[in-house]
Amino acid sequence: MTADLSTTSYALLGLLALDPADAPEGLTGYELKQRCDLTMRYYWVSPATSQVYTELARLARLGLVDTTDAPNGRRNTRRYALSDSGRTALLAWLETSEPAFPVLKHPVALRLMFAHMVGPEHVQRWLDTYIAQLEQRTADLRAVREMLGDDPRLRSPATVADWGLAYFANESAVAADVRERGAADEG
Amino acid sequence: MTADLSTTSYALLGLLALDPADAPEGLTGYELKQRCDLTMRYYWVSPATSQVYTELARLARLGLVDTTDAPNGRRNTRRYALSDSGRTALLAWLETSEPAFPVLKHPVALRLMFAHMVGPEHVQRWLDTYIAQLEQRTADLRAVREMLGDDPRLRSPATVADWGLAYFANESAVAADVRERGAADEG
DNA sequence: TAGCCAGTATTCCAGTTAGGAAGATTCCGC
DNA sequence: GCGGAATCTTCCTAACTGGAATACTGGCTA
Repeated sequence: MTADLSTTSYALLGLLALDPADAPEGLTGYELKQRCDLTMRYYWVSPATSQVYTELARLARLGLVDTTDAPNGRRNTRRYALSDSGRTALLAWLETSEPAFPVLKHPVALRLMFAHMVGPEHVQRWLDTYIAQLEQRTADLRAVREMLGDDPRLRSPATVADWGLAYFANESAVAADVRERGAADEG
Repeated sequence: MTADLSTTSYALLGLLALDPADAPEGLTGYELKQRCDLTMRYYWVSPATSQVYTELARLARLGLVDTTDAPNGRRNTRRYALSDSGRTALLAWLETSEPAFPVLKHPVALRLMFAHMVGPEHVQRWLDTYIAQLEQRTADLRAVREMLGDDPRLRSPATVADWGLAYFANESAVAADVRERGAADEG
C-alpha cells in the first residue's frame, strides 16, 4: 500500500510526530532542519537542508503530511504537519519492519589502518583531534540530556541521549588507550 | 596541486597501498570490492561496486593509480596499482589533513526515539534483533582479528579490528541494558 | 562431454543523498 | 529607517546506491 520510504523519510515523519501539541499547524522545513541538527545528528546523519525540503515535498505528494500555506508578508511560508495516514505509515514501519545494522563512517579508524605509513606523531595528532572533538560533542549532548531531565514523557529521547553518551565515553576510552600504547612503543 | 579527493578515494588508495608485495600488477575492481567488504565495512561504508569502478577511473585519470590491461579471453581485465604520485597523495593526506568526526546512522537509536508510540514488545524486538546482529558481526570481526594475529607488520589493521570489537562490545552492553530496563518497566 | 552453476569482472542506468551557494524576506536593535 | 542576524526556500553539481545486464572461466555432475 504505502510506498517504501527511506529511513530518513521516516525520521522526519517521526520528528513531526514528536511535537503535534505545541505546533498544530506543523513545522517549516527550516524548523525541521533545526530539530535535526539539535538532536538527530547524534545517531543519524542530519540531512542537508535541500534534502529536508525534497523529502517534505515527497511526503506531501504521498499524503503523509498536510501542508498549510500562510502568507508571511510578501512571501509564503509552508508548514508541514503529520497527517493521519502519515501516522499510520510511521506506526506500520515501527511495528512491522526490522532495524538495519548501523552504518559507521569512522575517519580516525580509517586512517589508523595506514598508521604504519607515517610517523607516530601524526597518529598522535589524529587521536588528539578526535579526543578533543569527543569532549565537545559530549558536552553538547550532555546539555541536551539535561534539558530532557526526568520527565517521563521524554523518556525515549533521554534513553537515546544516554546511549549516545555511553558511545562517546567508550570511544574516548579506546582512543586514549590506542594513543597511550602508541606512545609506549616510542619509549 | 593534487585535486581534493573524497575520503572514499583515499580509502581505496590506502587499500591498494596495503598489498603491493604479493600483487605487483595491482588489483582488479572486483578484488578491491572484496577487500572493502572484508575489512573496510567495519569502520566505513563499503562502496557499491559501481562506485569502486568510478573511483578507480577517476584515480587513473589523475595519475594516482597505474593500470595494466590483460586480455582475458575475448575480454579485457584491468588491474590497478598505486603509482608514485598516488603514494605521495596518500601520504600528504595522512600527514597534513585532520580527520573529520565520525558519522553514524543508527537505525535502532532512531527507532528508540519513537519507542513511546508503540508497544514495548516492539522495542524488545528491535533490541533483540540488534543484539543478534552484533553477535554475528562480532564473530566475523573476531575471525578477521585472528587472521591478523601478532604479526608486527599487521599491527595497524589489528588495532583497528580491536577498536571495532570494543565498539561492538559496548553496543551490546548498552543494548542489553536498555532492553532490561524496558522489561523492568513492565513488571 | 554437454550442461549447469558459482565465481570473476565490468558497465550502465535511474534514482537518492550530500553540500554548498544563492535568493528573498522579515525581525530586531540601535 | 539602517544594517545585520535570522528565517525560509530553491537550485545546482557531484557523490553514491542498488540493481540489472553482460560476458567470460572453471569445476562439478549426470
